[in-house]
Amino acid sequence: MAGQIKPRLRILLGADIAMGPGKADLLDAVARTGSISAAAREMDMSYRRAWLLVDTMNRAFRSPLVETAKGGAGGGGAEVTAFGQRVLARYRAMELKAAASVAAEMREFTRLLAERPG
Amino acid sequence: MAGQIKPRLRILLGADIAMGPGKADLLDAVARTGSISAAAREMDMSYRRAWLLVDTMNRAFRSPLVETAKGGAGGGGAEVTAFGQRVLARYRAMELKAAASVAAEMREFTRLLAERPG
DNA sequence: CGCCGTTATATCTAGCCATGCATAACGAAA
DNA sequence: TTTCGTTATGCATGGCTAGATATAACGGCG
Repeated sequence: MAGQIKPRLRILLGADIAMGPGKADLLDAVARTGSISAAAREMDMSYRRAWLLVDTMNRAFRSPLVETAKGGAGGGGAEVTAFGQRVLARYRAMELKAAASVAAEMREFTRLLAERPG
Repeated sequence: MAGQIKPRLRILLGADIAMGPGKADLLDAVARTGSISAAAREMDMSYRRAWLLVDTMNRAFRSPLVETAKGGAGGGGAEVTAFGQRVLARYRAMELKAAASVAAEMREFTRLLAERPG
């Protein structure tokens, strides 16, 4: 199956990777769930890791992508800022554009891979 | 300095990454030096690591990208096969094409990053 | 025939990173 | 005021990976 072979394209920004596929997915999950911990559970990663990723993003950009609140109803939560939404949207657009631009070559390339990964 | 911030684009093929920026560079070094160990030295990595990477590539593709010889003059050596050269050339082309397609957005993006990485 | 540098591979060790655990602060709601 | 789930952060253990080390085979060449 060539289905399992997933040619992936990663756009990495900044020295310690301000944005990448993983962080983009996390941002999505935070936006959807409204909290870092829920996003972490959903993505099956430790809260610590999720928080660290969010922190890296917040510090890497000019302005925070995620704003958090302690206490209150539900114990608090997190939301993706308008700026964060713009960043995410732009990143997704870049991903699509880049992927589309090399789609043909990508298919060609997978043809050169061995049948069985093992 | 925005110079240090290097937005990089990685094209990853296959489950355990049949080809990526690092492997492409290694392939280049092997072609240039004529041996895995010399390439490893040049890239400042352990011979083991270099050999492992080459082995992964060779097994991931339909046909080996690198052919090796034991013993003989100079103790042996390694050379990038014609197939390997084609794969490398295609990969580089893809890199360039993808990078060019999002160059404008990439610049735009770096403008959103914080001045200081720390 | 010994020398040499390389390929190829096994094994051991050290260091690092992630995970998990613990804890404190927080604030709305019951 | 107690409860609750979350943010935020420190700490320690463990697992995994990278590197170092060792060794054998190889074969042209002096």
